[in-house]
Amino acid sequence: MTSSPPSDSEPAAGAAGQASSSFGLLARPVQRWIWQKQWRELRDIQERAIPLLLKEDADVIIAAATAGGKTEAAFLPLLSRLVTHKREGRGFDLLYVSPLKALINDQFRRLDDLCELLEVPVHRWHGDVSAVAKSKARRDPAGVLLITPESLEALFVLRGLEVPGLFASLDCVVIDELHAMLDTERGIHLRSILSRIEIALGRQVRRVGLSATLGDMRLARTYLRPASPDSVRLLESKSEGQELKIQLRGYLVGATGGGPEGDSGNGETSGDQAAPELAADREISLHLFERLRGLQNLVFAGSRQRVELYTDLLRQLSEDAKLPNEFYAHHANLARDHREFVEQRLKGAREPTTAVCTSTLELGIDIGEVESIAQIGPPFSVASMRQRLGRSGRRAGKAAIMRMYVKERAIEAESNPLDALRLQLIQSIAMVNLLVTGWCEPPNPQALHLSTLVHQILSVIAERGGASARAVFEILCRRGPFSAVDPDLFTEVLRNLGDPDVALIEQAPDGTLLLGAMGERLVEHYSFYSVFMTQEEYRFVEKGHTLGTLPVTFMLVPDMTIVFSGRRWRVLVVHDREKVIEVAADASGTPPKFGGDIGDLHDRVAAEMLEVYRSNIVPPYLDQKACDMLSEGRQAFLRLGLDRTSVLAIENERALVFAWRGTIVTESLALALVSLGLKASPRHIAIEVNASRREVMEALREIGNHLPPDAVELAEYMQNLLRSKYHPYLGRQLLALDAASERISVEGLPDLAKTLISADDDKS
DNA sequence: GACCTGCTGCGGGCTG
Repeated sequence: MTSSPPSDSEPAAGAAGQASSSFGLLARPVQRWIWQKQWRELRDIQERAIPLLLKEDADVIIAAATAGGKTEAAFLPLLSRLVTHKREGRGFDLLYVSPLKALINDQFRRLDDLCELLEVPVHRWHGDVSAVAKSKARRDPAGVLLITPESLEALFVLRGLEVPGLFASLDCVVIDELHAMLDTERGIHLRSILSRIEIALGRQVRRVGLSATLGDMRLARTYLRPASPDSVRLLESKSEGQELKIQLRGYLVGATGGGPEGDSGNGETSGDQAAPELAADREISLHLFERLRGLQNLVFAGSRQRVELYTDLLRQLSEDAKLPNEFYAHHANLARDHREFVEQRLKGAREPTTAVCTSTLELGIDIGEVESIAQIGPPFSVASMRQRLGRSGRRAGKAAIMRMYVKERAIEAESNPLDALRLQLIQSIAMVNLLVTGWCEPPNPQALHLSTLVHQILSVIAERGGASARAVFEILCRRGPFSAVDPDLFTEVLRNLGDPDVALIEQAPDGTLLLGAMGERLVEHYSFYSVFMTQEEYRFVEKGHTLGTLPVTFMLVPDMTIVFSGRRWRVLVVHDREKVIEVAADASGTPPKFGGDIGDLHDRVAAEMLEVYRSNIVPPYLDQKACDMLSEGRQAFLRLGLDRTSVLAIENERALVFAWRGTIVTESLALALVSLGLKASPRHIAIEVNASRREVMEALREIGNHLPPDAVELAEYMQNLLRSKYHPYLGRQLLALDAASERISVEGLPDLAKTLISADDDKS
């Protein structure tokens, strides 16, 4: 712990050097920097990464928790290499790609002083960086470039001819948050761009992926280097067997006399139907208020609307108790300055702060460590639950604390069986069971990603000012990430884009593909650089200050009252053309709806739910009400006969089919029933069918006795085939093919149908 | 009945 002043001649005398052979491998100025930082030792992951990155040339994945020292594990050896073996010529030496601008800013601050010491320039490049800084970096490319996938895309489209020169001396690409990119549209986009850089340079460039430790890492290897995943070296930080404290509390909606003291009479009015729900929300808020106050915490509320609702309830409780407010909303529609204010309060840890948030605070942004996590309703996935939990109890000897709050409806005579089954509670327990075993959802790499393919076709044509169909196929499909697209399918996509009504591309007399009139328009607008879909929004403004945004689908009229950014507002004016809403403070309000998609439940979670019903184990972390609900759910399971049958007759000549499978298989089975002429809609792990039990059994027998149905034909029955940004330019057949590849699973359907009817067949 | 992410060039007005 004692330290002598830094010295040019003896950098290795620092404490980190004493027990570490890896430290000795680093370049001397890098050692000096570590010494100046007074690090007492290198982290395990850094010890292991240094020799691997310095002495070998393999691609590497470095997996560790947020704030686990991954960035330094990559950059200390990579920069050491850079200062000792400087490549000849101009160009960026290291490329760091991050999906978040905030992360680029964080990394820039962390690398800045080290790189200054090494005399290596570092450049930030994203949408908030000035054009001056970018053109400076472009004129004299060298050192480290920190950039987003979209800004790289813009470089290809606007300066395609400069790309080979800009990256001529590139030694390595570092990809941050690799786990968040695996099978997403944005992940495929990035893979395509990295592959195009290598094609432009005519050589392979080493890749280093930084990832959270989540489940099976094999797919991460395939993502990082699709052509040779086995050659990718994996470094995982050893988990420390950290203690986990969980509590799960149950709340009944519509229970008579259940609330703390009924309506607390603070002037809020709400619809009659919402009143019982609000009583349960008040009870939950009161518990959060009592347990979380005075510390740093995160409350994951599940949706932006519920973030606003709970922040408002918690702020009221603070006001009623005459205490300063310490509960703040944090979600994607809130203005950046407000979000940064909340992040700073959490990180500073000087004033107690609880952020009521969505998955915005699940990502890599550094907010320090929090005391506890609260989760309202079941989380969307086990992977997400694990990431959230990782925000708490990071220091050695401290437990990670998670409080879960589950609401279920009071059961009445005509209750839907799905309410009686207590699905929310059972799902929460199933997810905790899986979390404890270390499992989490793997990515699904089956999708064709035709929307992103359309985007990249336009991008390659723009980059080269025209290209042959053969060259585009070679770049994107044979050598790029669209390897599941064969020449025939590729030709069909080109034919769709070249349709005169679509006009994205056209063909010159010599066969060269060029941008069509519509293609030109798309590529020229800056909105082209991202591949994911976004909705149009209004700006929410008070006295000239933007508080955030609201989707235009939310109907707004003057005098309406709204809860937003945790406070209450009245709408003054709506400017439809400018997409601006002016508001003033008000005493009442209700949270707005933001819209959104449905989440996908994995097969394994549904299977674990069935196990929870069949078991007698009562988890020790349930409170009394949750225990009662668990027992009610298990009783309903037996009363309905779900241990013996999978198809229930319910009122009005309808039936419920319990498939106990994840969203994709359940939806596929529902579509198979629809294709047989029935009206069927997925309901969580079940399917509701407008037909008698006998008709449903007959349909299942039909499915069970045949080969699997055609996935593309099933996709034709889907409600909405336009799910991605460039889907509107494709015809119905290609859309069905794309949907079939991503959201339909048919192979197991006959066996599943047989299983569902088998118990009943045994009896007859 | 869910969440999140990203973006360029240029012209107009103002300051030093």
